[in-house]
Amino acid sequence: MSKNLTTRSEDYSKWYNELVVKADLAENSGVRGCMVIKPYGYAIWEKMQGELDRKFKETGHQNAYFPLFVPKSMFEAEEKNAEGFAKECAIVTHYRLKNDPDKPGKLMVDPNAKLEEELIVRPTSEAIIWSTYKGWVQSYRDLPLLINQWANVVRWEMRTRLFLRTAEFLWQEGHTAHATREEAVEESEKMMNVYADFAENFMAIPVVRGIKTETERFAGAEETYCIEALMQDGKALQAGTSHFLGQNFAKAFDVKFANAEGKQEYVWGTSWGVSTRLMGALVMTHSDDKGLVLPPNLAPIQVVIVPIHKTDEQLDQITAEVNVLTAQLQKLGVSVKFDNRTTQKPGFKFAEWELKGVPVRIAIGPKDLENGTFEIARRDTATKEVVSKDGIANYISDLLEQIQKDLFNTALEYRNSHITKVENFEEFKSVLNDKGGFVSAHWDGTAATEERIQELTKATIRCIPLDAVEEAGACVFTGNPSTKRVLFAKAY
RNA sequence: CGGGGUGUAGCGUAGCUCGGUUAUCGCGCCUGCUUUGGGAGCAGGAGGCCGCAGGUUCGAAUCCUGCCACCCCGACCA
Repeated sequence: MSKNLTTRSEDYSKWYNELVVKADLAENSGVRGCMVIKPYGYAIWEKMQGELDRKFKETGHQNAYFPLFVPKSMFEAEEKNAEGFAKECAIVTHYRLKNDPDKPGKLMVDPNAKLEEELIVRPTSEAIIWSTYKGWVQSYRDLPLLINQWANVVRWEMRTRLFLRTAEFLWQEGHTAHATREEAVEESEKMMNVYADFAENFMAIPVVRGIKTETERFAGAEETYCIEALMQDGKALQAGTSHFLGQNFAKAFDVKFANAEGKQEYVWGTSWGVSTRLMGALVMTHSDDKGLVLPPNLAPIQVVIVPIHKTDEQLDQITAEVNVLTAQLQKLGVSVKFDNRTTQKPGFKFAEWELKGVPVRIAIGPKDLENGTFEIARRDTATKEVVSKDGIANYISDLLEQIQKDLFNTALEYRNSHITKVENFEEFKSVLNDKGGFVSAHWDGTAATEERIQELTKATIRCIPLDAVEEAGACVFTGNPSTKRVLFAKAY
């Protein structure tokens, strides 16, 4: 199984294997690149869901659910979108099995149970949602329609990679409809910012906000906003996207409304999503050779307490102390696990919780009982200190906040030191190969140049940063004039 | 879909070229004793249709044929 987890970078694959498998987040089930997310990994996903959902509600969105199957005729209605996904669709053609007359005990597809029209297993839900919206929108009074769906989607990738590109993945997809272009643009920018805020403040993953070039744009969108993160191995990862769809889907599915003047107009749309890929980003941003490192906001267990004892009496005494501390911590909203298993030794437990990335570990043994102290260890810095039990709950609560900030700042420092400005193509190539990370360079704005650079270097334009400075420059490849720098990188 | 590779216990593997007792080793698992402030030690034990289906042979993990699965490289991609 672990063979499935290897990546192109050897060093990286080493810790990725260690981490993901042993950290108990997921395993590849071997079913066409699908993965089983284990309970501990799913608990992290639930934390992410909870925070995102809160943000969506805060910005006026509601959850709904739409069907998994999309009739082919519906799927192909928006041509560009259909074309973009056509090569990676799972298709349902039959609805029944029967006993195979030639192979006893085996089943075969019943040829008599062929569907009149094939069903596409959604790779994304624009089609089925917009066909539904047609019935929901008549008047400007019905707008805006602000809906999110938590769902699974299937994309039949030729090659899969755990968390980053599994055939089936979990995500949320927001689909909104608006009366005006301005409002829809504003919505797509707003959701990109929601994602950026979530990535940075909740997951402690610094991101660059930007827009995609035409080549990288979502099929069927007029503009794709994105957040791009940088992994520890120097490769970029698209962490979330938000699309301004213009009136493309409204026209394809005939979604019109009567405006205040009684005139019929097509609505303006957006869609936006983040997926379990973010868990891959989490692993690749913070983890080290000892395993996962979780930002406190995301950790299902924020504090683990390991008792060290020889006798049952000692354990009883320790448990009494731990119960007091646990109550104090829980009052402060800290999630605590008391690992009082007697089947494992302390050293084993230390290593195991480090692998799982628990931000803070507390140890208490006979020495501490005597001195009225606890030993506190940070996962991120691997530092330990002995702290008096007086006021320790507040100390730990503050420490968790500090760890959250420190993780972000460490990642930010790495990211910032890996955005390199280059002025010519030789420099471009050497930075890309030797140092990695983002390469900030002028580009002449043509798809042809973008493509040629990709052929030569494997690097793509990750985004045109929103905060790009207007400056006159020359394209790093063609020398043609350019007005701003864009970010290139090798990407997952 | 094209090129390359691999399938042996829960995991990682040796054996395969050159067929021959009871299929190797490590981790993990179970039992007992001793241990417990950084992944314990010793002793004993359980666990295998050697990917599947045919074939060659007195005899197949090993040779041949077909199939399947997975991995790596490419194209594709959040």
